[in-house]
Formats: sequence, structure tokens, C-alpha cells
Amino acid sequence: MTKEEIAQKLEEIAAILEIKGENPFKVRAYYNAARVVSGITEDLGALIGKNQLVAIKGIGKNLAEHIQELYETGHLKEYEKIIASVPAGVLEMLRIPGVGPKKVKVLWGKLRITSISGLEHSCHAGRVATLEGFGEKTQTKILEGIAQIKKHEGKFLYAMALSAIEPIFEKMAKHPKVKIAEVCGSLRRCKEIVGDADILLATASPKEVSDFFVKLPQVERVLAHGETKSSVMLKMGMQCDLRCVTVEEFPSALHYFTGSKEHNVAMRQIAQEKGMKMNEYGLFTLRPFDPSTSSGLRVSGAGGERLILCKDEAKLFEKLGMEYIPPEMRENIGEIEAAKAHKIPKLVEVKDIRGVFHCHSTWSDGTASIEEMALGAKALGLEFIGTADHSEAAHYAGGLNAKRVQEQFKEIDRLNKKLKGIHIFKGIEADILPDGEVDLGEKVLSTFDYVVASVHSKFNMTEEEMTKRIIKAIKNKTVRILGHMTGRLLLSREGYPVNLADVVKACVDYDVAIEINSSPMRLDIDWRNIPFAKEKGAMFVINPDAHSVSGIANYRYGVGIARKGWLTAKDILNTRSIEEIAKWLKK
DNA sequence: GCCGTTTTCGGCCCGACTGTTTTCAGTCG
Repeated sequence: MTKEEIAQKLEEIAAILEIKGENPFKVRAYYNAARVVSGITEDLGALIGKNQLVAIKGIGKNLAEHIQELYETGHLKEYEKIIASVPAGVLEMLRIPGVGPKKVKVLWGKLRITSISGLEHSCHAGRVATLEGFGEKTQTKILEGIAQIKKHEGKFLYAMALSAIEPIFEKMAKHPKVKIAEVCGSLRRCKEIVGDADILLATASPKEVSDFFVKLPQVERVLAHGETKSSVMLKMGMQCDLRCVTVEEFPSALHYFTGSKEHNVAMRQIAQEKGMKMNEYGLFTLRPFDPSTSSGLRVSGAGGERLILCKDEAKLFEKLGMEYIPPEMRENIGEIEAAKAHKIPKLVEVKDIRGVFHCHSTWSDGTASIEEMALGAKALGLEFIGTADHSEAAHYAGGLNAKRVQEQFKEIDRLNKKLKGIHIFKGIEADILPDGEVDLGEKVLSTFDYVVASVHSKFNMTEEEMTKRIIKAIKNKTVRILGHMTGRLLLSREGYPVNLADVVKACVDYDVAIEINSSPMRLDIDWRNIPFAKEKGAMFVINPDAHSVSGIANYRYGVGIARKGWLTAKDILNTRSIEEIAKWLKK
């Protein structure tokens, strides 16, 4: 069993213990262990082999045994006992915003409700409002929460979907009978929210490959299983489709299944104008055979249409007299015209990123030390890394006060002397307080290399209030980066409102970079707003909001989002050298 | 259930907000 799966089991145990009213500290121990396990950077098997699990803070003798049992057998007697004591739907009710373990316990105990749909029914019947400790407003709020869950059902944030699909894709791509493999669909286009994942393969043995696919360990159940198309529901709740084509069909199929639909319609129209036909099987000429262009033509199997052989997608565009359009741009929002005019911008790439600025460490709520984070960044080929632990106002995350900041500086100075090939910038993620002041105050903040300012509390302000609050913070002369905020936050609930135009203008006026942040937990930018911000001359920074060593690599998801916003390397702060950045930060 | 020592059990993060109730409990970050 993997770290993630073990962490999930521990979390489920914690939730059930909570519902059953167990010792809250025992509950916390399980939650804590789940977090610790998912943040472990070393190989779990090696740790178990060396009997080193108990050396990790938060894991004692008991939990170490549980983790070992899960790792080695995939099962845990303790878990099976406890999960059997609670109906499956009871746990599910915890997903409803405003419904916690105490409320679930009452709903289950007094009204015998064991599912979200059962709860919805009872709310409509007015029974929930009559319970002690509940009322009309709570009942309404629960219904709203259920509506929200339904609205987001089957929708996944880009980074979450991609991180789930990557291991599956790798296994498929490495299959000996697979010639070419690509992720396609909205995931390839880096859409901020995707409904399912599509994987396209070129193979001469579709049956064998499909059989392998539906038996992958990540598969929860098989929805369809044919020769060329298979669909499965993954354990993490997302649907994944597999399509198998021939090597010759691959470029056209890739283009077709990448979409978007709007882009494809426009492309087919262009093909038609040029006397050609385009579908998922190929690009065809409808004209009579012309010996002068015969080199790229051959007779297709059906009807006398001639397939124009294209070895890849780029060739497909070329045959239509167009420049290659990166998948992220394919939404028919101007990319077709740009490609015809050969004016497609050179979008930022993962390899352009030289460092990241938003990394938490064990000094606040991260799972790795600053040294481990720095070495992890170096291993990814980055030249610099910036700390951004929470500030004092974020009590729940163990935020730093002025004194701890001083201590942290000493450690960073020491590490910068010791470590070669990676530079550590001193930063902080300071809270934008409800009144727009930035936590810790200007005197302390000015001692950092940079300040990332973010909203972490009181999300329910009006748009006007929230905009005023954020702009006041941007005007604070120590703030250099506006943390995970643009448009709407997409957490487990609807985000907070803000006037994006005003915020972007303030960022441009005060030379504050806008963070494109994309930890798998959330996606904070709506790409449709990026071209608008770029037009105004805004500066962007792609950050991972990393809480662990493995989290650092999440900046690559941010690159996808930036590409979707048509951003180039020069629009991005962290594509620059350490010297250039130091200069910018000092301004 | 974990941790830390004061070696054998007591303490474990906390403040804001909301809705319910009339002083507090539950949820959230």
C-alpha cells in the first residue's frame, strides 16, 4: 500500500473515532499521523525495514504497527473492525460544509440518517430543524451544502486530476505493446477544472493493452471494456477513459481527443476551405489524385479519399498552413487566427522556472526542514528556493512571531553558507488581516527578502470590503507577492468575491507579483483572467505552496495554468536569475 | 494515541464565527 493510501485509511479511522465521540486527542493523533505519513519523503519500506517509523514525531509504537501492517498486507484489522461499526454514508456526511462529527453523531443517532441523500430528505421534511442544537438556519445551511457538493461532483481541480493520472499514464506508456502515449482531453489543455481523464495510446495490440489498463490497482470498477475504448472509475473518484488507435491514426486522434470542441469545429472548417476533410482518423484530401504532390499521399482503405500522412500533430497544422498551436491554447479564443498569422507566442515551459518562493517548512506547518526543502529543490534542478512560513496570525499553522523569525534567519544564513548550488531566500507568508494591515508589521516584514501576503481568514466579506482589504495590503511597501489569490478561491466551498480588475491594477501600480499557485489541494487562478492581467502589464510568479519536499514539484502544475493564460517566460518572475530577482525584490 | 520527562501520567493550539440559546457548542482554518 502506498503512503497516500495509508494516510487515507488513518484519516478515515480518525473521522469515525470522532463521530463515535472518542478521546479528541486520540482522534488528533490519527489525523496527525495521516498528515505525517503523506509527508514522509524517504522510502516507506526502507523506514519500516530499519524500524525507524517510531523515530518520526507523531508516530508512536501503536501507529507504527498499524502503518507497517497496512504497508505490508494492505489491510488493518483495527480499521476493518471500526469501519464495520459505522454505515458507509455516515462518513460521507462529513463532506458537507458546516457538518462536523458532532452533528453527524446526532443525525445518525436520533434520526437514523446514514447517507447524504437521506439527510437531504429529512431536511426537506423539516425533521432536522426540530433536533436539539439544530434550527431552521442549520437545516437551510445543510441543504445549501448538499447542493454545493452535488454541483462539484465529478469535477476535479487540474492539479489534483493530473497528479492522480500521472502514475497511471506512466504504467500505460511503459507497456511493451504501447508505441506512443499521451494524456489528451481537457487535462492536456490544462483546464482549471476537469471532469474526467483521457489517455490515448498507439498500439497494434489494443486488446492486450486494454486488459492491462482495467486491471490497474488504481481502478475501483470497470464501466466499459471494449477493443479500442475502455472506461474505468478510479478509486479517487474520477473517471478515466482509454482509447487505442494505430500509429498512423495517432496524430489525428490526439488532436481530435484533445479538443476543445470549439477549437475542433474551427479546425475542420479550415480543412474544408482547403478542400480537405479532418476527423479523428486522419486528414484527407477530397481532390482527385495529383501526381505532383503524391509524396505525402496514399490511398486510404475506404471510398477513394486519400489520407495525408502526418507523423505528428505539428505536421497536421503545417498541412493546413498553420503554426503549431500548443494544447493549452486550443479553446477557439483567438489561437486559430494567431496560428494562421504565425504569431503564436512562445509559452513558458517547466524548464524555464529557476526557483520557487512559496515553501513552508517545519518552522510552521510544513513537514520538512528548510535544509530538506532546499535539497529537494536542488534535486529538481532549481537554483533557488524561498521560504514562506506562516506569520503569527495563523495560530493554527504555528505561525512565526518576530523572535522566531530571527532564529529562522540564523538557520537560513547557516544553510546558505553550507549548501552549494542552491540559494535560499528569506520570505514569509504574512496574513492579510481583516482590516488590510499585514501581520507582523512593517518593521519586522522589512527584514525579509520578500513578503507573500495572503488572505487566510474572514472569507465572508462583501466584494467591496474584500477588495479594499487586499488593495490596502498591496500598498504596504514590504509586500512583493500577492499570495494564492486571483479571482476566486476554489477550496472545498465557493471562494470569496473580489474585484479582480481593481486588484490587478493595484498590483501593477505597486509592482507586486501575482502568484499562480497550484498545490494539488487547490487551484487559485482562473486562467481566463490571465490575458486580461497580462494586458495591464502584471507580473506573475509561479509558486507551489509546498508543505513537503514532494510538494515543491507542484510548480509544474502552475506552469500549465500559466501556459493556458498565454504567458511567456518574460511574464514570470521566477524564470530569472538570482541576481535579477534580488534586484527586483529590493526595489 | 503521542510526547516528555517532573520515569508513569498529565497535557495535548486557538481564536473567530455562527447558530442556538440566554452562556455555549460545534465547525473551521
